[in-house]
Amino acid sequence: MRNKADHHARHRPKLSALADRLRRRAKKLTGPRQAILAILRSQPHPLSVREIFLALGERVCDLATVYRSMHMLEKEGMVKRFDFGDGGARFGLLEEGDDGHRHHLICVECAKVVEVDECFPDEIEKRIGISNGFKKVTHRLEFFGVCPRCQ
Amino acid sequence: MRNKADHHARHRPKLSALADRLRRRAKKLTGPRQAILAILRSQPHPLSVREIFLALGERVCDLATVYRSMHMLEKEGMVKRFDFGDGGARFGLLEEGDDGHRHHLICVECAKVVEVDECFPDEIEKRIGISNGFKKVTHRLEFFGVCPRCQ
DNA sequence: GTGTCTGCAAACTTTTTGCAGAGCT
DNA sequence: AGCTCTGCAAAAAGTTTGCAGACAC
Repeated sequence: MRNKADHHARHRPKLSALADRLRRRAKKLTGPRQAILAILRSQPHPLSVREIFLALGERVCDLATVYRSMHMLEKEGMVKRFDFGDGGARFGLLEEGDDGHRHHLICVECAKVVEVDECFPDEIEKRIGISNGFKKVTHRLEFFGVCPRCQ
Repeated sequence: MRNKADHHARHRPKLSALADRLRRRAKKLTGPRQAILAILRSQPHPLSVREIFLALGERVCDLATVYRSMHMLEKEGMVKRFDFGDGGARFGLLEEGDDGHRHHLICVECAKVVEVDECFPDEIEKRIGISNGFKKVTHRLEFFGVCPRCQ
């Protein structure tokens, strides 16, 4: 079972472990996919498709391939999609068994991202669902502010 | 000062009051703007630009005019922009003095929207800001689930 | 009359898709 | 070999912008 300590202890999966996960899913371990995983692994916070594509360098793969890879990785539960409110998805690596539920504090000036451990209280969420008759309720929560450097 | 009772008591501003607000801001009260305000007023939850445009009917104005109007109204503090995570902004009318900070419970099947009164605890938000050195911290919070009809 | 608004058309951004050929196992 | 992946190019969806004419005040 995951708990708060787990959450704190989250660390980068090894590339070889990521490769294994792909192979287990009967997915091919191609150059672009390795490169994308390596880039995601090198960053502590979610990256936009553009950031990933630029980090890949000129001739690693097509932008469409990045999009297709992110879809595949998302479906396989290896990355989680985030929405920071600029119109553009971000993706962060997930460890095995991690549902990726977490939140961020984002600088409105420079887009610097800090991971936040706090979460919306579970009992209140439950109550909101029940009192409106909704099932399977989750939430998306992101914080915005001005980071130290931009003040 | 706004409090929770205020929040509950929120009601639709009159069209004439909205017109006054525009005039006070030295904005012109044009046909498209009146029509857009009337549509926003008729709906209890935020509308997408597409919804507004369709509700306007065929020849009221151009789609570009809707976008420009929403920008203007947002800048003037008359509407608030929401992001429900489908790639498309939503806009809801604001009463005078309302900062528009509120949250929604959205059906992932049919996009039905319910307004939610609960908010993320202020002290925790403050703490998150302080411990990361961020200033002017706010948050965006939306709930997602399956509504009664879609279950 | 004058400065603001609007329609139209074009451009831009992010993302998706069809197809033929290349690559992984 | 066989099925998956990829590049390329085109398209879709949401949004923005330049420009000339229309309109509110």
